[in-house]
Amino acid sequence: MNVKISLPDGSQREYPQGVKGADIALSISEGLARNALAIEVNGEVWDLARPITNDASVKILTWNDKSGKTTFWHSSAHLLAEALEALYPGVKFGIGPAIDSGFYYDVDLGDRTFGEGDLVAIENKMKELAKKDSAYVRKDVSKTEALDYFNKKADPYKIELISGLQDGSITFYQQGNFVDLCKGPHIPHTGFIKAVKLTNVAGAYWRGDEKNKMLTRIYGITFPKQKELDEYVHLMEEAKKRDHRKLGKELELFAFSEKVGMGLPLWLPKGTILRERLEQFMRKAQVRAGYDPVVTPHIGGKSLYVTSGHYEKYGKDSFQPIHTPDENEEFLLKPMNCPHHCEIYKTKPRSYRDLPIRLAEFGTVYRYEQSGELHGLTRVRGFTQDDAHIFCRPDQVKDEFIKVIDLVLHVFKSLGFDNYTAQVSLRDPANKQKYIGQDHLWDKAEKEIQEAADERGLKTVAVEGEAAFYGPKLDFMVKDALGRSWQLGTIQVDYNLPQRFELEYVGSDNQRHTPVMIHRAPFGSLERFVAVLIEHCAGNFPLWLAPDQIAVLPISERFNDYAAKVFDALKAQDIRGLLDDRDEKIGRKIRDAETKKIPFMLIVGEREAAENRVAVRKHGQGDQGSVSLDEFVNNFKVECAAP
RNA sequence: GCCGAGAUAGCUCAGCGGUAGAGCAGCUGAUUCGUAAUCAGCAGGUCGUGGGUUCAAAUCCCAUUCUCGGCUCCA
Repeated sequence: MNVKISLPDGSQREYPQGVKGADIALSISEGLARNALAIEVNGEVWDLARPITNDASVKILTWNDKSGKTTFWHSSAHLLAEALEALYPGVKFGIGPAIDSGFYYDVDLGDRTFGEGDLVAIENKMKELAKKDSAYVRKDVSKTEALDYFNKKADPYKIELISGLQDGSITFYQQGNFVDLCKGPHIPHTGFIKAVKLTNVAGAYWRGDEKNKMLTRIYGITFPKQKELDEYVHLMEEAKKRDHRKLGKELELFAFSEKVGMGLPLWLPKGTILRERLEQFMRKAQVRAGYDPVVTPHIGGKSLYVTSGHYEKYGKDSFQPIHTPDENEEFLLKPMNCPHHCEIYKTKPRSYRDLPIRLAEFGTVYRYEQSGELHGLTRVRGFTQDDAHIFCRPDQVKDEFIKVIDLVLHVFKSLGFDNYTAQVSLRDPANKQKYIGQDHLWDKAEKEIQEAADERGLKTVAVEGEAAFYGPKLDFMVKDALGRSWQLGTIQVDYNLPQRFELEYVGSDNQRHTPVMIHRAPFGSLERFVAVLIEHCAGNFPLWLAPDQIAVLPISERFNDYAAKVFDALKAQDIRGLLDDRDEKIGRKIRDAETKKIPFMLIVGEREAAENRVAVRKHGQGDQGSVSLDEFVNNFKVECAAP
């Protein structure tokens, strides 16, 4: 009996029934067989040693395939576990999956404590074990057998995992002396793993539940070649140089102070310029899009948030109420702007003809984030949203939503963010009590969001359980320098708060109706946006945003007068920058300006002073030759136009 | 909030039981210079904070604050 095997190039070959992936790879080429890690059989990844009994279309997976890497790293997690068991007999194992880059294993070390210093010893053990070329052997086991094995090892985590599995679908994998519960697949043997780096140790709750015990999570990454590990390490070092916390300090954009409080950023003068440019950019875009700017206070009466539901949901985990000499009075630092905007809506009766009403505010809000969550500017306790609330009729929701998508995309495009994910954040259907409002309105809102995104041709991923408590969202996610994903822009459809605040408008039928609210923030928060922007451009901001756009560098003190004249002329044209009239050599001044990532350096000496010219040097690009001062200003203005 | 690591001059870091160190930045002076660091001198820290052990603590122990890596959370 033969089986028909289709290959990715469309060709078909016949092999004896029970043929293994390894055989197929070898029949194609020796090189492929040498690099083969696994095989995709009808879309499912299998071990190369697993017999294929039916016709199938297959693809041999190597390191160059994403699922090849995943398999490689999953097998590496087993190797890590083998090393841990060898070094620390009696450790208990949780789970050990592959992740985007690398893998981890959650382990219970019992009474042992364990720091990053211990990692080198484990790495070495892994390398030693890898050299044994131990095959990863798959074995079907019954549930009883499986439970029996881990009962003997007294591993409560594996026992818990097995208990949730169905008899008949349980497999073990063994390499060397280490046996693990695992559905596979794996690479053929440990010898493929040539380079190992354990990157960090962290605590992680068993099964991600903070009520459970915290296990020790060991993160690592492995490669088939040492060179690839070296490249990876180099890449990580480069990424660290882009970290907005590092650049924020170096470029004097923002700072934190223990006395002010954790998570409460201080914007330094240069950071403030950056931030105000962004605000101005957004204000302009919003005026064009029909928004009305409003301003509301930083605090609001407690009842405002009782009405909105925020108090019930977040009250005890928030900054606590502010009290006044009047004992019955309580104010909250505003964690959201929407309730204030609802009150603005209510200042007068609204007609269906007035809608949509779009109220926009750069509103600073305060949220008591858990201390361990704070992270540079991306996660803070006080931040400014480029917030707006659109109050509209039900028939206007989709149109308005699409307009907001366009605005968000305009922002991203203007700043060169092309690597974002659009995420439709839905309710967790298993946990509906976490949300307010009626089912049918949620369903409607979720449908409208998806339709609007589809209509704009946006590729989206839907994620359950990520909605706000009052409504579903469309979130725009962007990764930071170190690969961590952050939410920037967000658009939310909300049928609930208008009801709670008893908002209404008079329809064409002369009846009272409840409007729909769209919450939206294209930047999300200025703080987080600036953080991601810093990392995105590695501190080399576009000219229109750069805190210092030019540095005027006299060759020597003899030309300080001319340099000052040039500098004043530029300032008169609203060009930002500095005059470096220190008693330093020009090489030094250039170096310092380059380090500060100032886009243009204007070098002036005898030649320039004589002819009213400037020698232009561009950051990172070197000498651009000399032009007249007027010409420079004209060119600059063109290049510096804000989008 | 939880697990682990850390905090030394403005910045980056060395020192890890025996009277606080370097480079850069800063200040002063010399130099007046043509595209990524001119030279010399000076000054600068109750070693995060509070307790403890010790003849002696930056160094060891405890607590606390903040930072970092994750986990949980994220209106």
